[in-house]
Amino acid sequence: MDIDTRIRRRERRGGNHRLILEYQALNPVAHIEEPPGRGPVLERVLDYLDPVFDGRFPADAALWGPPGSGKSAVITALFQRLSGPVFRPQAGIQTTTRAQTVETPSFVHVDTRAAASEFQLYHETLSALTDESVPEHGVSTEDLLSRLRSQLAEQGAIVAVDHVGEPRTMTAETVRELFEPFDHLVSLLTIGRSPPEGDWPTTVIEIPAYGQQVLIDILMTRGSSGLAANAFSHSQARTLAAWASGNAHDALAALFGAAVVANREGRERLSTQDLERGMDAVPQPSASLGWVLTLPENRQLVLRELLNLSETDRQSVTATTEALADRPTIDLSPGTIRRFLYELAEDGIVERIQAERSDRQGRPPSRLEPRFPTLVFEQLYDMQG
DNA sequence: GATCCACGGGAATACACGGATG
DNA sequence: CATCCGTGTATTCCCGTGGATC
Repeated sequence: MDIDTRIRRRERRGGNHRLILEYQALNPVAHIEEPPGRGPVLERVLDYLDPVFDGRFPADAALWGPPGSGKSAVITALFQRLSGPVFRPQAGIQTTTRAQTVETPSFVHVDTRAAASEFQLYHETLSALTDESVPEHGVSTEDLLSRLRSQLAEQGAIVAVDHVGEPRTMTAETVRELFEPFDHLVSLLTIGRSPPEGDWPTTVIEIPAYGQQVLIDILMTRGSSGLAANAFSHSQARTLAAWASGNAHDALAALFGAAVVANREGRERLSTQDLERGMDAVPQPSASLGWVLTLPENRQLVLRELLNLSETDRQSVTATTEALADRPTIDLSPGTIRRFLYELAEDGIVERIQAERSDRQGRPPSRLEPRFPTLVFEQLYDMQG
C-alpha cells in the first residue's frame, strides 16, 4: 500500500465517506509500475534487450498474447524504467556497419492505435524521440521520414510498437517495412495478439493469459488502492477473476463499473448486484477501452451520446442517427453520424443486431448494441471533460 | 517582418450502387 | 419492383506549416 492510499484512508474519518478514492487505480488502461505475475515475461524481454547492455543492437522481436494478458503493462513499465534516469549502460552502441561509437539508444513505446497511418507512425516515433514538438499539419510524410532519419542517425532507438495487427492498425510486417529505412539504427519490438507469420522477427516471446490467482491479486491490489477499505472483498475478486477467465482488462473494467454503480447508489462497499451490473457492462467479448479512448474525438462523442439514448431511439441505425443528430452536443451532419455508426459496427465497437420484424417492407433494420465497457467509458469520458 | 497562399494529411461529407425483403 | 438498409469511395472541408511575396 502506498502513502497516498494510507493518507486517503485517514481522510475518510473526517466524514469524507468516499467509496472511490482513486479512479486511475481501477482504470484498465492505466498501467502500474510493477505489474505482478509477469516476472518470467519480463525476464525474456530483458534477454532480448541484453545486447543493449553490451553496447549492441538486438535483432527485432515480437511479443504476443491474448487481450488483457499484460502485454502493454509489461512494456510500459519496462520502457519507462529504461528510458528513465536510472538506466545508464556502460558502453556506447556499435553499429554493425560502422565501427564508430554512437550514443546509447532511446527506448520508445508507440501505439499504432493512435498512429494508424505511415504519417502518424513517423510522427509518434519522432515526437517520442525529441523534446521539441513535431508538426502534425502542413508537412509531408517524406519530410517526417527525413527528420526521423537524421534524428536516429544521432541516437538509435529500441522502438516498441504496440497493438499491431488489430482491426484498424497496421500489421507487424507493415511496421517493419516502414522502419526499413532506419536499418541498423532501430530495433523493433512489435506487440500484438497473434504470433508473427513467416521467419521474421528472430525473437518471439509469448505471453500467456493470467492465471486465476494472479488475477485475483491484481484485482485486490488495484481495489485496495482505488477503493475505500473493505469495500471490495476477496471473494468478490474471486468471482470477477473466474468470470474474466484470465483477461485483466475485462476484470478491471467490471470492477470499475461495479464501483461506479455502487458510488451512484451511495453505498460504501460493493454489493453483489453492483458486481453483477459491473460485469454486465463489459460485453463478452469486449472491444478494449484503450482502443475506444484513442478514437477521434467526434467518434467518442457519438459513442458517449449513444449510451444516453432510449431503447426506442436505438431500434434502427436510421432512428439512432436521427436521435443523435438532434443532440445539441453533436455538431455533425446526419450522413456523417450514420457513417460513423456503420464504421464503429464494422470495427466491432458496436454491434448491429438485425431485427426479424416484418411490419415494413425493405431490408430489415438493425439495432445497435455497445460492445465496449460502457460504465468505464462513460466515467472516464465525463472525467476528462 | 508582416501577410499571403499553396500544400499535405486527416476528418467530414456526399453520393452512388449493391443487397434484402414484402 | 418499390423500398429501405449497408458499404465503398470520391469529394470537400479544415487546419497548421512553411515558403513566397510584399
